[in-house]
Amino acid sequence: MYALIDCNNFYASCERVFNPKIRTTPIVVLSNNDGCVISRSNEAKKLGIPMGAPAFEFDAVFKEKNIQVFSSNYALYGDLSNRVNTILKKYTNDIEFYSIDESFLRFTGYQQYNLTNYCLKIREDVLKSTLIPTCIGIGATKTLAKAANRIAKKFKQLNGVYSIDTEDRRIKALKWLPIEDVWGIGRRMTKRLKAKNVFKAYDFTQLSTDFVRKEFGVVGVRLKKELEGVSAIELDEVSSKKSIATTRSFDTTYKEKSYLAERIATFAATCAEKLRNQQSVCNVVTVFVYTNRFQENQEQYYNSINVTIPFATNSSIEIVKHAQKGLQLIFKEGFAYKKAGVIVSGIYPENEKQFNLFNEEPFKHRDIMRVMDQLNFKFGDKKIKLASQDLERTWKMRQNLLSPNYTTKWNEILEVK
DNA sequence: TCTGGGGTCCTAGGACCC
DNA sequence: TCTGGGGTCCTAGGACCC
Repeated sequence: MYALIDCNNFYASCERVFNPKIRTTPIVVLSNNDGCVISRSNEAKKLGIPMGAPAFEFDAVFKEKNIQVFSSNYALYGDLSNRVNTILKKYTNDIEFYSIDESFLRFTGYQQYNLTNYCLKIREDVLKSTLIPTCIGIGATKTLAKAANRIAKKFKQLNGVYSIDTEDRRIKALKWLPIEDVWGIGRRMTKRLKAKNVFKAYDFTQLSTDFVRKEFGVVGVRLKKELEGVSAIELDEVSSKKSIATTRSFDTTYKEKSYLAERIATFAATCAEKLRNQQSVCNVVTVFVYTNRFQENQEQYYNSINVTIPFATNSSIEIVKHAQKGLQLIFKEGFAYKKAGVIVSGIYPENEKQFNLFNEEPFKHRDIMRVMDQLNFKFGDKKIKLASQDLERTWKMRQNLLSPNYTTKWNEILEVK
């Protein structure tokens, strides 16, 4: 059996952990740049704040309804996520950390356990230890565990845990679950399915496999199997990423190449740092630039480019250099740029690094990168940068409503007190 | 004025091989 | 006039997820 544990309104719940005053009041958390609503407490949901709402359109509502607003604080959320995961590891070794607020657990050889009770215990442990509320769904496949999780979230009397552990419950759940809420069915497929009178998950399982294969490919067939209780999506316990991105919208638009060059350098350096963090190297750097897509009356430009590095590396110096080369090739004068980013791919474990026959020194920058990382760890954010990065400039993001880093900068908090 | 960021997997078609 | 058949690998773009 699989279980999916999902933290309720995760970012909003994190804000509440160290701030008792807002535990029962409506709150929302905004995306980077204080752009959109990305997490809402139940109270805020009830007041009609939609997911993804542009913050500036809802300013008046926030004020009128006394909704407290927070900038996103990923240092805090990441740390609390780790704490939750540490607790989960006590209960099974087979875990997939699926996202910052969700994990799949696999229970193999737990036949003698009552899994519902076991998961109630997990839930209570997480709540007591971290103050983060969760819901847990249990089923024979990951997709059924997802469906069970929805049921656990929806019906209060279940105490946050529901198990689809009989055929009756499976049928009942699928007849209840709207097709658009099935894990793996997005907007596009929903539209096509509704046109074929498929409205519930159950209806989907009644389609013939041949038809599903023809219409929705192997993805559809896999989904059908999963809903029928036959596992087709494995637990993915690998934690190493296959691509790493650092991308940002700017506070305003910029026309100068020099500004973009500095941003790209900084994004690339951050990607390199993330690579070193997971002991990986890469050999492809993708760079992209965007104008403001919401300014429909202005001429738009988007371009991206893949730059192949002739060897695998995680050196900030190399990755920045190649990212800059990419920018030179796609930058066009005369546009007002609003967003840019760097993505690294072609990722391999550092210790399986493929040497290049003609590259002079494969570990050229290893020592200096180690020293940089150590200094930045010791003295805090980005004390040591490359010269292509502006020392004065940080992310230059609107973040007006940021909470303190309660768990990672607690010494600062004590000083403030 | 203001509207996020970071991922995975699949597929079709091109380029190449014998 | 007519010019095969069977593969693999890579990539861009789409669809989906949180």
